[in-house]
Order: sequence, then structure tokens, then C-alpha cells
Amino acid sequence: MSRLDRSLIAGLPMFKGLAPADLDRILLQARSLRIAKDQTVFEQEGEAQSFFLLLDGHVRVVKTTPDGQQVIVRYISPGELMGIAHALGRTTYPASAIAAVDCVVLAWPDHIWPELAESFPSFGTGTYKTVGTRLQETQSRVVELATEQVEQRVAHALLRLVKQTGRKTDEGILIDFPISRQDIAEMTGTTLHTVSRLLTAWEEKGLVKSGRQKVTVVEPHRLFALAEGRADKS
Amino acid sequence: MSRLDRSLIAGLPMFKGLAPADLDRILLQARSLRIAKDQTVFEQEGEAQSFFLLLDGHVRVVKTTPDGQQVIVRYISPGELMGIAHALGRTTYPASAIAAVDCVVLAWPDHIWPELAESFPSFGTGTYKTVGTRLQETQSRVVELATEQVEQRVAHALLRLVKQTGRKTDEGILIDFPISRQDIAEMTGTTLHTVSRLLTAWEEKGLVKSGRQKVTVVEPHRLFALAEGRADKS
DNA sequence: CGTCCATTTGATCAGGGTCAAGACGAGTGG
DNA sequence: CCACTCGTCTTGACCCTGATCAAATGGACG
Repeated sequence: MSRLDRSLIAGLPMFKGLAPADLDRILLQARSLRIAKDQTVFEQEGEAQSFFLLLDGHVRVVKTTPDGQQVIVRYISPGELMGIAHALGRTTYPASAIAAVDCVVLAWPDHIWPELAESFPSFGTGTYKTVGTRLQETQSRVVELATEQVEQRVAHALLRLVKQTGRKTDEGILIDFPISRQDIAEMTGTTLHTVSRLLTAWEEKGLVKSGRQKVTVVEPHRLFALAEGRADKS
Repeated sequence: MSRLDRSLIAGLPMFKGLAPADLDRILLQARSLRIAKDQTVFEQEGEAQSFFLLLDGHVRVVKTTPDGQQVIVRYISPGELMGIAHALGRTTYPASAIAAVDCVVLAWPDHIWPELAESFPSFGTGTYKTVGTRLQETQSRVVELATEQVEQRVAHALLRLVKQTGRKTDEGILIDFPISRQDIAEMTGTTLHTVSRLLTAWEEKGLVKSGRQKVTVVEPHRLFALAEGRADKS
């Protein structure tokens, strides 16, 4: 196995300001894993033996209820940490993480967390800041779910994905990984039927283009107006 | 103004293991405030000049949407921190905090946060753990809002309040501060009308007793069964 | 005693879930 | 290369949960 190059993680906010030698020391503790599409990185309720950094790909984090319903908590993009159960004071993962495409991740044994956070304060504060950010995002979702209609929620969800992973194409901004109507439904607390109806309605209005596991936002502004509840006449 | 006694904060998890002298040093930086019922402790979007510890009373944390709808993010109980914008990497409060009853709080200037977290690592890790816990709770609420019917959500909300602030009486467990139908609606993403109908239905079944701004859970077990979607015949 | 809220309760209605079929397209194996 | 299969997506019909609209009731408090 070849050595991991420090350029993989230099430049990431939580490793900001660390000396090259420190980066190497940190990388020595990591394993690099290749996760095939649809494979799980870690599983809800499983013992949290590792925490992970996504180097390449996209991962969806899913909570499953006792009766089998699924909710997509968030999508992880390259450069983000995941499975940081330790930072939440847990010994078990609160959700499952599934590769939306083939992925590359770094994995560290969970038990080195305290040492890492102590030796490199910037790592500690950086990840806690991540947790803080996620708390705010999650609270915004609560507000959305509690106050908005389905149409607005779906519009917001698409806009969030566009911002997070949008890739510019000649037709508009494409969400850069395969995403089904069912996935969108699980992000917004609705059904794939309703999502399908909304997307075809929006397609007729020229707001989006979509196909099998593929969504392109053509007119972000008008979609945003819709998300904000400002009706759009046309 | 009399000196604050260290017994106020000794014993709280975030000050665990600190020497009495340290506690005194920390308290010297704090002001103690009395907040009358319905007054705000801090306001959404306001500059985060302080963070707070609730010593006595109950505070509700509310987010207001641009169009004026309100969502109750959480209730704060004595011994909990609030307004810790700094720990979330913010300079402004993400929500408002309103005293549900007359309250006593300690306030520290926000700018001493870094110093505090550095001088007393247990304080830093303790509060970050708090943030982690709140993230998990909030994610659970997202799952609830996305998957459950109104009846189950209201039942869960009441059970959470009972666990957090329940006081045993001879009729059952009383939620220990004034709470209106409207408040419960704002916790669960529904309307006061629906909450009212649910409560009267439950009262007829003997699950709860309720009055003006007052709810007592008589049979937590049956209410829990209801919350879990296991229908209750009777 | 009067006023102001919180609450209750009825009537109506629509957003969106559920049920049911089918169409479409991508990958598989013959 | 084609037929088949499986999973995704679409679309229609129907219905139910819970929101909305409207009024009246009942306490609490000044």
C-alpha cells in the first residue's frame, strides 16, 4: 500500500495551519478505502470504530425509523467529515452512510479522536464548528418542515443540492450525482409521486430539466422565488 | 450587588472538576439577571454579546420565519446553556429566547468564550458535547416531522416535555410551566385547533388532563403507545 | 363586572397521500 | 443483436388528514 500524500488533506479547514510533518503523522494513522456505489460506509446503530473523511464521491446519510421509513439527513461532499460519533458523545453511529457513487474515503480509528483533538486544537475546534454548522442547518430544516408546503420544501431541497454539488452545464446547473425521485422525497418528507408531479410541472414551466436519476436546474432564480412562496405566474 | 455563590454552578456538567477558586474566577465575569415572564433573553438576528446559563425558570427558544410564522426550537431548563452563538461559529443569535416564567440567568460577555474554553478544557468539551446532543435531538425531530402523523408528533412532544420538566402530582405528571395549545402547535408543526382537538380526545380517553396553559399526562404509557403508532383500543 | 385571551367546536375544503396501471429505459443474458 | 427484466418514473382516480374559516364559550385578571 502506497503512502498517503499530504496534499490530500492539506487545505481542508480542519487541518488548517498544520505543519507538513503533522499532516504526515495524522495520515499515518489513516486507512484509505474505496467504497463502491450503494455500499455503506457505516451503519446506523453500529459500533463507531472509525470516523471518516470523504476524499471523492458523494455519500448520503440516512436515518431509518423502526418501521422502516427512511429520511435522508444530509449529503456529504468531498472534504467533509462523517461518522464523527465521538464528537457527538456517542459510541454508535446515529445514521447510515451510503455511497451515492463510487467513493474514496479516509478512515481513522475512533479511539485516536481525543489525542487528535488535543494535539491539534485547530482540528478540534474545526470539527466542533462543523457540528455547530450542522446543528443550524438541521434547525432550518425543522422550520421548513414545520411551516412550508411540499412544493416549497422540494424547491429548497433542490436549491441546497445545487449550491452544494451543482455542476454547470449548457442546460443549467446539474446535481452532480444520481438522485431519484424517491431520494428527493426522503429529503423533504413527501412521496416520490408528489415529487414526480412537481418536477414535471416545473419542467413544463422551464424551471428544471430532469430524467432518470438526474436533475438539472435551469432557472435557479425562478425556482428560488417558488421556494420562498412568492407565486410565479407563467 | 452581592457576590455570586459558587454553589450556583458547581455540580453542573460543564463546570465539572473545577477547583472552587476557578469557579469563583468564572463567576466574577458573570452578571446575574432577572428576566420577567414573556421578556426576551436574547433576540433572533441580534448581535451575540453574551451567552447565558439558566439558573431558574424555563425559557423557550423560538425561530421566526420571514413571513412571521414561529417554530419553537426547544425549551431550556435550569442548568442549561443558551445563546452560545460562539460555539456555533456565529456572531448573531439564530433564534430568540423568551422567558416562559420569571427566570434567573447568568450572562457572560461573549468575548470571554475563547479564554474560558482554553483555560478550562472541561468547559469547552462539555459545551461542545451539548451542541452534539442538540444536533441529535434536532435530527430526531426532522425524522418525526418527515414521517409521523400529527397525532404522533404531538404525543412525542408532550412526552419529551414530561421527561424534561415533568413534576409529579396526584393526578399524573404535570408539565411545569404554562404552555398553551398554540405553543404545542409551534413545537409540532400543526395548528392550535388540531392540538385542542387531540387534547380533548385524549382527555376523554383518560390519557391526559389539561386546562388553560396547563397539561398533565395521566397515563404516560398509553400516550407513548400512541406516539409510537401502536393504536390504542379504548 | 367587563375585557381579553385561551380554548372549544363545527363546517368546509384542499393539499397531498394512497392505490393502481402503465410507460420508459438501462442493463443482462441468451 | 434482440428480448426480457427490473427499477425508475409518470399519471389518473380517489380519499383522508388536518388546515382554514367562523363563532361561541369560559376563565383570569384588572
